[in-house]
Parts: sequence; C-alpha cells; structure tokens
Amino acid sequence: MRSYVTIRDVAAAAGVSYQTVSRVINRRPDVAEETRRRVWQVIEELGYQPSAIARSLVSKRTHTLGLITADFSDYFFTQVIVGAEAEARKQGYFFMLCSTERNPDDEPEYFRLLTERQVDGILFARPSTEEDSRHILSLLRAEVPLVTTAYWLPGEKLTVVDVDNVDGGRQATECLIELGHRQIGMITGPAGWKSVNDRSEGYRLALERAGIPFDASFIEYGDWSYQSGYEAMRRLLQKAPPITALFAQNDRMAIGAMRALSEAGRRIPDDMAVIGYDDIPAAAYCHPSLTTIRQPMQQVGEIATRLLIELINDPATERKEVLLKTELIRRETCGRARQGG
Amino acid sequence: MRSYVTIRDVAAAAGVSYQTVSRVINRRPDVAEETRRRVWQVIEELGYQPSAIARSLVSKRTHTLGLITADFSDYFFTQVIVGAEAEARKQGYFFMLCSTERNPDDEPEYFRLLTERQVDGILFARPSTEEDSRHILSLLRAEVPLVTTAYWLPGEKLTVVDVDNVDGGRQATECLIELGHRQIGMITGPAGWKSVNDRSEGYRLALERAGIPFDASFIEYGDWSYQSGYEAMRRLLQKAPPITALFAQNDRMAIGAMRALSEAGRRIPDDMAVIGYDDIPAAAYCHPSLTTIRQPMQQVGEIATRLLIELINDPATERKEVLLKTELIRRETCGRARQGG
DNA sequence: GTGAAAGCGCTAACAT
DNA sequence: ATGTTAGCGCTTTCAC
Repeated sequence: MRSYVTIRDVAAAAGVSYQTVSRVINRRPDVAEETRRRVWQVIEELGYQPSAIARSLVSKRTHTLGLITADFSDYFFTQVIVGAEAEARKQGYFFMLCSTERNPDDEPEYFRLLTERQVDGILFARPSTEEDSRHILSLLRAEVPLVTTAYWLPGEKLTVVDVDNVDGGRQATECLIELGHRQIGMITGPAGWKSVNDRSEGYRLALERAGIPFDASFIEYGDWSYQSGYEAMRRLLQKAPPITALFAQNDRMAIGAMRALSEAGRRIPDDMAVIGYDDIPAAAYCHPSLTTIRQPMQQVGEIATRLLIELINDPATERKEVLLKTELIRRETCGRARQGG
Repeated sequence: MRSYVTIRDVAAAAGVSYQTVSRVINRRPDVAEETRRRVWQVIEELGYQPSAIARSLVSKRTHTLGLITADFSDYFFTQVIVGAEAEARKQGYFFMLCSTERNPDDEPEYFRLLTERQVDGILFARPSTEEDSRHILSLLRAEVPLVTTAYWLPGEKLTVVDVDNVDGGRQATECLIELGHRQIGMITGPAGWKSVNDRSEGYRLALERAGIPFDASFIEYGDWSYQSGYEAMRRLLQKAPPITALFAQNDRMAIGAMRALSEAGRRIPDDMAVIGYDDIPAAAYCHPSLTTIRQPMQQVGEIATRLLIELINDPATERKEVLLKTELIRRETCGRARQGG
C-alpha cells in the first residue's frame, strides 16, 4: 500500500481545514493567496496526490472509458486505438482495455464489469458481423454512452464512425477498370461483415458504370489472413474465363494472393494487376509494391472518441453517423494501362 | 447518469439491512439460505450492480493495472499487450491504456495520473533505451508494483520479462554460418537499445565460435522501419568486400532490405541469404518467404502480468528476471547450403 | 443470522 | 475567506 497521505494530513500540516485544501486543489477562487501558497507547499512537501477514486465516488464521473476491441492483429483496429487513445488523453480520459479476441461471447460479461467500474462511456472498436447484435443491445438499453467504429446495428440509432467502404470498393475497382481490365476478380472478407458487403457493393457499382457484366465466378472469399488470400487466389487461377486483375479486400489477402501468383509463374502487374485495401506498412515494401486503398484509421479513432465524450457531456446529443473517405495509393502492382482488355 | 439503484435500495426492497445485502454479494457464509435467495432475487429484479468505485474506496484495491506502451505499430509490443490483457482478464484485472507513442516525456505525467487513479500496479511494456531511466525511477521510489517487458534499468533491481536476445542473435547468425557464409552483414536497430546490443552480442559470439573475424564495415544501423532496412541494405551493397548473407534485427528491416536487393538485381537466397527477427505475419508471405527468429511475445505479456499481480499480492516478492527462448523459423530466404564461402 | 455504527477520501452545500 | 455538516456507496467491526 502506498500514498498514505490524505487531504486531512495536508490540512493538518498547513493548519487549515481539509475543505480548504479541497478548494485549493480544485482551484477555487475563494481562497486567500497566502493560504493557497502555504497549502500548495505542503502538498509538494508531503507528495500528496488526490484520490481519483474518492473523487469519482462523489462526482459520479470516472473520466475512464471502456474500449472493446476484437482483433489486435488487425492493422485497422490497432490504428483506431492509437487515434482513440491520443484523443482521450488530450481530454483527460483513460481507456480500459477489453479485448474479446478469444471469445466474443465474453462481451456481456465485459459490459457488466465496465459498468460496475462506472466507466463514463464505451467505445466499441470492432467490426460488426450479422449475428452479434444482441450483446450491444443491452448496453443501449442501459443508456451507457456508446460510440462504435465500423460497427453497425440495423434498425438502431447509434453514433458510428466508419470509412466509406462502398466508395473505397468503387475506387479500387475503377482503378483496375481504367487500366483496361474487364475480367476483374475479387477476394472478399468473410460473409456477414458490413465492410465486406460495402466493398463488394462498390465493386458492383464500378462494373455497372463501366458496362462490365458481373460474374459471380470471379469472386472468392477469404478470412482476411495472408493464408486465405493465398488459397483464394489459387482457386481463382483455376477458373475460366481467366481474370486479368484482382481486387483483394485487404492488403494481407492481397499479399497472400501475390504469393500464389508468383508460385504460379504469373508476373505482376503484367499478367495480373493487384489492388489491396488498408495500406498496411508492408504494402509499400512487398515486391512488387502494392497499390491499395488507404483508410484514415487513426482519425476514425480520434473522431469516435471525441463524439463519445460529447455524448457523455450531453446525453441528449443527436446520434450521428460519420463516414470518412478513402484514398487510392498507386504503386507497382497496378502497372501502366493495357491495350485492349 | 445511470445505475441509480444502490445497495440500500436492494436492502429496502428485500426487507433486510444493507449490510446483509453486502454479505450476500460478497458471498459470505453467514447468511440464511432464505435471505440469500430473496436478496439475489431483488438484485436481479432491480438490475443492481455494485459500484466498484465505492468498493475500491474502502478496500484500497482497484483491480486495475496501468499499461505503459510506446509503440503500437510494433508487432512485438502489440502481441505483448494481447498476452497481458488475456492474463489480466483471467485474474479479474483491467488495464488502463497509456501510449507514449508521441512523446516519451509525457511519462511522468502518466505515472501521476495512474497513481492518482490508484492502479494496483503498472506494466511497463516498452523498450528501454539508454537515456530514459529517470522517468521510471520515480515509480520505483513510490513503491508502485512494477513489472517491465524488454525494459532494463542498469543497477536497479526490478522484475523484467524479456526474450533472450543474445541467444536469438546467435541463433540467427549461426543459421547463416551453417549455410557456409562467412561474409555476414548485419542491420541493427537504433543505438542505445538493449535488444540491439544483445542481438549484436549474439552475432559476435557466433562469429567468434566459428572463427570468423569480426568486420565492423559489415554492420549498418536502421530504426526498425521498412524504409531504414531498405536504405541500410543499399549502403551495405556498396561496400567491399561484399557480403553474402544478411542478418536484419527485425523482420520489417529485413523485408525493406529484400526490396533493395531485388532492385539491385540480387537473387535471394542465391546471391544473398537473409534472416530477420520477430516472425511477423508478413514474414511467411513476402517473396521469397523470410527465415526469421520467432519470439514468444504473447507469453512475455502473460508472464509479466502474472508476476505483476503476484507482486501486488505480496510486495515483498523477490524481484526476478525471466528470459524466454527464441525459435529459428526456416523459410526460403535461407536456401540450401553453399559450397565453399 | 442480522442490524447498527464507523469510516474509506473526497466534494458540496451551508454556515460564519 | 474559511470551517461545519452531510453524504457519495460500500466494507468491516462489533453488538445483539
């Protein structure tokens, strides 16, 4: 046990009542200059630190936020956390870390533990799939201030910050179309994810605009991992008619796919143009370097945290949805335009 | 504001004193079965949640730990955090996240904020450099239970969990030596890091054992980034005598170096064998796949957290240093053995 | 087995 | 300008 010194010890040593010490540390104006000086000096000497716990008990504010995250190996969410943490710090908040990496069914239990700890709000920084809404509904009912990133709940009005994945998917696909490709394969993420649906929707939109017929056989599924991109590409390679370009819905799968291509003796970008999604650091340094769609991930975390604190300060704030734009990063896997298609 | 229902409300509704409710929720044995049943039922009905804050005020325990981390983009520390979080959860603890990514000088301020919040202990999950010890010393003096991962403080006795980097460096270098190489280049991390010193020491040891003279011109520095590995390799390529193998002290620099090699028209592993360090997920999927030294990072976080909680429960526990072993992962960048050297 | 009393460290009226 | 009185929600003696 440490920090034995309390507000009363300071008061005694300074020869004032402990309420006066409270006034001093809370920077109230109604304290004599001389007293204030003496109290601060005693605080220094004794190394007094106010107890945030005792404060919270009376103020009903902990200045602590819960951070629910599922996937620490995912670059997107790691970066969201970095941005969120920075913004929280700026505003005097801390995050309590809750990773549900192992088992999403733990979530209700985490919610309970977090609300018991009186967190002022919760940031839900994990992707939504189709079947997991039931967990979060209990939080909504408990009226805990809540903001999500990349997490959507059909039919519920909640504040969510995300990236415009429809537009991102469109950008990626149009980049390939502009290079002259018409047989464009796609490796998607797992079924049920909103980001997957959106990116796929963008793909479809781009094809439609270019008057290219949609061919379901050009599409394979992965689970975001390198390995799954590798395997999906091998399946795509066996199909006819052959594709000449690939849109992988994240960079890891794109890089896995490139490995399959290189093993199959296909040259990139000459035999196959490739575009990924995320702009992970490795994208610029794989060989050839990967063209991709960059997402402003830290900004997602930052804005989400800002909105969460807004919501805490005024629970009546209108729920809103913020969509950030993506950016096309051109690198070697999309070479110069081809003649014909 | 939520959770209006307190222990007194439960007591009133159950027709008992609030102390009895306290006994029930703390699972004390001295409550009549009938009372216990009734109280639990009321708790359910009212949706009562005990306030961890109020509890902490009297128990002097928050079951909360501080987590100081510097670099979220570093795979090593990300994985340490995953392991640490899992172990904390298992033992009923939460981590408060503190990233000092932007500015290490913020650390003293974080320490203050964390101790004000009465964290039970602090896990210092960031690498040590040579000049930053002053920050942590104040914590040691304050007798806050403290465990570090990969953070060493010369002359101070503290509990630290780390990887045996001397042995890892030796393993990496010996792998290259066994393939017949004698001109072995090295790209190290930034000067002043203990892990860099240790891996370099392992390199020297391996050369010495094999009777290969040490040549300082074979060594270049990087800052762990892809880009720095790329640039360091370009510098190495201009030197004479030429090296035939490379040990990069992390995978990102190794992959950056591979890019420089491929631009220079060198084939891997035929013209240059390459070995990295970390076994990041990309290592298996870059082309050619990267031989590397795997570190049990999650285990580092897990053990560190376990030791921290031990220290909290018994502050008199002997400080100890735990060193985990690395593992050589053979892949394509170290091809078959060469004839001669 | 259960209730009463005290107190954890602090803030916030209310006095003076 | 400063001290007094309550009370935040809980745990912990100590009676009964």
